[in-house]
Amino acid sequence: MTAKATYHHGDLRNALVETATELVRAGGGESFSLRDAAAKLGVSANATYRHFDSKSALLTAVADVGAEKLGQKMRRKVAEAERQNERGDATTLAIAWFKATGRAYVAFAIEEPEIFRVMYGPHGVCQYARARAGQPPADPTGALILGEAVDRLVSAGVIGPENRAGGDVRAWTVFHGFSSAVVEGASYFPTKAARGQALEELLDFTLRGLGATMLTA
Amino acid sequence: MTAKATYHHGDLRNALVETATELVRAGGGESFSLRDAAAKLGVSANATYRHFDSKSALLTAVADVGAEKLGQKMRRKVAEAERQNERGDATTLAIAWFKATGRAYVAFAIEEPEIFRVMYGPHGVCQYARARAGQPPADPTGALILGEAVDRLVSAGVIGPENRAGGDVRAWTVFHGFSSAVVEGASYFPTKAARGQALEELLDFTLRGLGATMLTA
DNA sequence: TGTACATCAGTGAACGCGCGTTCACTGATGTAC
DNA sequence: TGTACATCAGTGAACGCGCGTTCACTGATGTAC
Repeated sequence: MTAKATYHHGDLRNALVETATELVRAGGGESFSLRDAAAKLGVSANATYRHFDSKSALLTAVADVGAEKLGQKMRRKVAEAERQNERGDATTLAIAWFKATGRAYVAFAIEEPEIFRVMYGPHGVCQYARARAGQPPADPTGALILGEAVDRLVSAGVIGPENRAGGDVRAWTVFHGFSSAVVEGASYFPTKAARGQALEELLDFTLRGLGATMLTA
Repeated sequence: MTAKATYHHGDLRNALVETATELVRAGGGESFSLRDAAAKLGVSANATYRHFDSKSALLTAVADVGAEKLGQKMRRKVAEAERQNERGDATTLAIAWFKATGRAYVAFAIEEPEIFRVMYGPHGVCQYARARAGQPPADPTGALILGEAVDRLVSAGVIGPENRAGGDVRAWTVFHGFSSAVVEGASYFPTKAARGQALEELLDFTLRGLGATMLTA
């Protein structure tokens, strides 16, 4: 249907990743099956092996795409925050930047809980996280942008340079903890507004923890 | 073998929970099977249904025991901290209390990663977290003791009373985030010492976030 | 431009497994008289 | 104390399913001459 329709099916590889993503989104990574994905595309189950070594490899691809989307979302939200604070001083802008990364991370987890789970999934279902164990936490792009956000806090004078080291990892820990709690159902908020307020308070808490004396943005 | 050996097997219910815990510990909740547990006890697979409605119910029991152990560990570590700071002033003691809860939580996750996963596990494997969604985060006892720890920070003057509300939940978010990252392999530390230091810095970060000006303990 | 050939994305059926769960049952235990 | 009966924790075999993966294959596409 789309542009590149060569061969028998066309772009089966990408179609598989897309369909797998949908299936995971709908039913979770636990119950996802290769056969379902193939059937949904009207293709024999076997055809998947032309593009992926195993079910696990396909799920890894799903996780990879998820990580990329998370990174994109963070970058988009940061750009948005920058636009909204065009006239602000460096302090305001740095804080807005930082908070935008946190809001984006949590928003992604809430919008895509099952994908989020696969991204940091238990072994056996997805070794994605493990394969990347030697790398900085979260997705590479996300980690980079968080590091940049903390850099900005320093250069704007919101936090002292002595608090820079490890600051991004600590902030990530907070964002990830909140996201996990919401996704796992371990944290409960009666309304979306309550959850949103908890997040805002958590962002202030995080800034304070990083050594900031100003919190407004 | 133990005291209460009545009926055919004796205490099959508890034996099942124990064995299931071992199997989960060894292989994870994903690959755990009823049949394995039964076989390991030399009992027919069917016999489990005399004590549990389903595999899921057994896993829930495993998660419950895990939550209890986590609570115990936190209480034990806090008592230990109290003993070690007998001569300290209220401030020192309150901070020691608080940090002990965090260290205990993380230590449990590191010692029992698979049990920890089942406790906050994905749907389908264990609905434990979901069943308790209406309750405070983490296990009830753990949540209570964390609340108490924050209360002490307030009454010792380490943090202002205006920072009490939600403080325990935010602290839990940090502890849980760190634990999850380690368990999931999303956070990587080359040595145990490095991880320990990261945790200590994270505890100071958390106290600062809660509004504390003193951090030593 | 047409033909012969190599490539490779797909098919369809089957393998083989382990699983949770159900069935009809058995035999040990506890209890009433 | 002994016997008849109810209870219920266990057995063993089977059901039925869905799964990942493998096999030998087919037929469409791309390429060399």
